Amino acid sequence: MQISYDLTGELDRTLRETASRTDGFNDDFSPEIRPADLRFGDYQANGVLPFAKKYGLNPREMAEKLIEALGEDESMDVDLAGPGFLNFRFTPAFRLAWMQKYSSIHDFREAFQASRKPFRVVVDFSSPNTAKQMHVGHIRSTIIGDVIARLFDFGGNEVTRDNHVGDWGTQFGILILAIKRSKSDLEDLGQDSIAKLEDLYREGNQLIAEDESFRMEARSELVKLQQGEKENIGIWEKVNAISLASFLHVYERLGIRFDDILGESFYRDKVDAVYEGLTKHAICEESEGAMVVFHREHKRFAKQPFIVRKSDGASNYATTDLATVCYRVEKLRAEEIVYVTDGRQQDHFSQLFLTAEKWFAAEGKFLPHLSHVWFGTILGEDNKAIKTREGQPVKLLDLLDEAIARAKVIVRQKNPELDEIEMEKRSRIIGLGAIRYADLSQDRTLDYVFSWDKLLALQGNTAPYLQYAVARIRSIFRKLKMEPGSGEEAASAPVTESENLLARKLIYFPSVLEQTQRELKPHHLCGYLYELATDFSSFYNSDKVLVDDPDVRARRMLLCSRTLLILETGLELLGIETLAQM
RNA sequence: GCGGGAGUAGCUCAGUUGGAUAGAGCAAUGGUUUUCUAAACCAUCGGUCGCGGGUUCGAGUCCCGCCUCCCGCACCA
Repeated sequence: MQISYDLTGELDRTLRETASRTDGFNDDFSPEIRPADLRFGDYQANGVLPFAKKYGLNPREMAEKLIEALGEDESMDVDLAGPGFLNFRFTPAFRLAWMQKYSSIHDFREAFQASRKPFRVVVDFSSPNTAKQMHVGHIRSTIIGDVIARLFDFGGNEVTRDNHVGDWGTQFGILILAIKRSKSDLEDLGQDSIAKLEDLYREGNQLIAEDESFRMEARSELVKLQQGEKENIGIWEKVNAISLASFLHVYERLGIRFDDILGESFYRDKVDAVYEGLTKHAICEESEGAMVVFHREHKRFAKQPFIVRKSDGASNYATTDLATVCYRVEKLRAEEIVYVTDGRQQDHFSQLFLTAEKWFAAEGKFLPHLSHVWFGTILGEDNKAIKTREGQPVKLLDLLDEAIARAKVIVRQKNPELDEIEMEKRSRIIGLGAIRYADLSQDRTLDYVFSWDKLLALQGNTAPYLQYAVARIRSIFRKLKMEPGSGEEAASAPVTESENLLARKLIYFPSVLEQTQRELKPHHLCGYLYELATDFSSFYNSDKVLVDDPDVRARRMLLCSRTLLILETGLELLGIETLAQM
């Protein structure tokens, strides 16, 4: 068989081609290539069984015909097993050839991009509200969104990372009320100004909870702001400046960047076009004083309204989200928009997408592919979502600092002689890696209970385990006084069991990456990297690289440098840094 | 009530869309270091895949009916 980047795809093509010239098969036949259990081989084809069933044929006979038509192939062994499975096992020579062909991150990138057409995509993520500090609840959107943007980028797409900050919502009415009543000076809030703002916001919430007249007052402050009243605009601007500085501090720590930080306020002069458009095409209607969209054809949204203008005349996030779609189409020429938010907003996005579809269709405009990449809630120890208003939420910055501090205890324990700068660097990379990985290694649609132990566990399927594998490989090359990638020219095919297991695992990387990209679920990549690191650790333990025999040494060096390459490529996609020494 | 999600080993979770004898980590027990970093490796123990039906060569995965938990459902985002 031909050496191809993604061998799942290559086997699929090969079998389809073979079937097309084999009696009894037709276009209905789908090979259904899957990675196989180690006992059976590298890949298996399950497709003969359902095909034979459909046409009333004997599956084993059909499978035999297919094997015969495939003919002898030096690159793999093909077996018929069970009721009609085809098992494929690549030869060590073929594994060697694959490793030789794909030897750099450029090779992977190019091969990955060759199979797909690039597009312009906006990733909308993180999106904290101003006047509040970022807390644990923001970590998932921020990290998952960052990784999704990295995946798109790796795929050669034109990515815009947009932080759709909540700087125009109802919270401002409440906050302005509290600021005015307390006569706070926004120029002089002291050291932790963002925390002061948060306190004021909390006070405001208490006020409106206690007294209906305060609620009215807050609402009118918001309307004044939205109408451009000078004093309120001034307050609003200062609040946003303070908030943004505090966000940027967190992003810097996390190593996250944005192309745009266009808050909801950016669209405030664009919401009238939304009202006009929806009204003109009779997509919206008046209900209980508000302007809403019902989707008659939909079971639930026929009765559950999508409110695009509140009864007090103010816009809300439905309005700005619609205006945002327009902007991203017109100015960014987006072909795809991905929203990374909490799963509790599923209804909102379903309604948003339905409304946008109708509106754009009515206008005859191109609508990008819209998708909602949602994730579960982070829960407290009581199994309830961590609240923002009651109780003290864990500040994101504190969380990161504590992760680093905890990592430092272990780094110091392992390397007591290290100087402070190096100690700090390693602790940061290990601590932040652990935080990121804890979130990414679990299926994003699941809720999880927040706990320090979970986030900072350094054993099992964790970032430090992967970083440790990287450090060990680097250590081997350091001892050899050679760079990874060199000294492998004379490498021969894998021989020992653990060499072959490692090589076998390396070859799976492309199909895992493909699945991760297709489902936008980073945990697939995490699981794979963990398995790879595990196979490497077994190999490391049983097969020494620094041996006298030059043949053995060369072939093991090749395995080391490819493992390193894939681990680092994978971790880079996850936004996790690595170390030469741990 | 409608909709979304979850229920798999004592605990935390995978399970590539219907494949072969359901896998990891943690915890527990035992072993491995004059050998490239033991933050490691190897082994043992551990299962009525929530319950009951059904579909078929084959079901943790699909269809039906239940049970439990979390979340959303009119002007917060």
